[in-house]
Amino acid sequence: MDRRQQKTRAAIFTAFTTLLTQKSYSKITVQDIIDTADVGRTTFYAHFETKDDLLKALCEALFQHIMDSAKDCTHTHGLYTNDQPESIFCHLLQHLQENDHHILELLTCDQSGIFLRYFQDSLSALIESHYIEPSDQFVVPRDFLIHHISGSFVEMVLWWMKGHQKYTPVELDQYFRCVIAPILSKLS
Amino acid sequence: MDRRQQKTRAAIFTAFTTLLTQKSYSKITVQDIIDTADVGRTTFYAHFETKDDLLKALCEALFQHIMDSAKDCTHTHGLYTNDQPESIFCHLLQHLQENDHHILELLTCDQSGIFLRYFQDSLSALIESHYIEPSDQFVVPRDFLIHHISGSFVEMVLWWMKGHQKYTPVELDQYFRCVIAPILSKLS
DNA sequence: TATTATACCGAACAGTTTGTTCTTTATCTT
DNA sequence: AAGATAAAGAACAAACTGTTCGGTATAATA
Repeated sequence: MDRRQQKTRAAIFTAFTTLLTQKSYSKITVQDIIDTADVGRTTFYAHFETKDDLLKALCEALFQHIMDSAKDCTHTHGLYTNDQPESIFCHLLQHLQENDHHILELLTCDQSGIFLRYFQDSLSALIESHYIEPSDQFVVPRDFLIHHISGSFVEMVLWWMKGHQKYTPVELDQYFRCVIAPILSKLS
Repeated sequence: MDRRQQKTRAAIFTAFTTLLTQKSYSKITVQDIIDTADVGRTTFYAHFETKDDLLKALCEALFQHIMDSAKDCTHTHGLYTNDQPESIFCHLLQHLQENDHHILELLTCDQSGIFLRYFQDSLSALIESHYIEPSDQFVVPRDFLIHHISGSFVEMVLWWMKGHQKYTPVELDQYFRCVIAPILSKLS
């Protein structure tokens, strides 16, 4: 890919994430992005059709990164093991806490909905790719179960953020185990 | 309150919800609302400062209505009883399914985040107001527990909607019991 | 009923933002 | 070195925003 394209693309992404930490998505204008990225108006529209398009591209890049990292984790040890303190959820939480790509800011911004959906869809796909056997006592549809796990995890992260990370990733992981484990026969 | 004020306020609310079923929140302009409601430009700004302000007012009106209905339900029977098939959650689901105020459309619109937060906050307050004793085996903080219940319920509703209400409120309620009950000592 | 207050309307406005078109300049590829 | 591609800059019409003003209809009050 052309070096020039990469540069401008990176400049726009950086400008956008920087702006997102300063003001809410809805208040950020294309003009702001152009000014911050120091990029020509024409150039921006050559890369992205709209502001929403940019947001989408950013989401895809970010969560692909996050989930790839999580997948690496599942190669070495299973999706969730009790003896091993570092579950995939704990790993995700720690990865998020590092906040190297300002994901946490994005998750709590006013337009967080878009990011949350991406986050959850990625997570659902990850959980889906591993077989989860529901506990015999609790008969719920498979899709319901997967969504419940990914959904409550995403919700938990959001709540964690809003409370300014009052708990550590390890603590949170433990709590999450408590509320999820009883449903699954493999854990508990 | 002045009859004229009520009329215009109602006209604006109606126009707004109508538009929300047609296009996404971010694409709706104040101009659209003015045209649809057939209201003077000045009049709109006399009632609401911005479009966001209108959205907020609508949320407050809607969820107050929903939660009042839920509270009535808890007066007669407890928050959650096993013998009584109609739990408060089931009641909420049925109420939502009626969709008399187009809440379901709002929950799945592109700006659903705002509505979801209102929904969850109201629900958290409702759950908070009733004492929930966590099961002895599972030691999780009270705030975590309350958030987990309200959060996963809201998530479930959203998922339910996106799947075009594949399950009935009674079925969903049953599934929700399955995944929530083990955590609570009072139920199960 | 007459008066006063209030809500609404319509037009016009300045300021922004958006997305496009054009020409010129810089940079990459071969 | 030559052709292709990307970016910059200026200028543009169209749309939206939020406000101001003067005039009109409707409510409350005396």
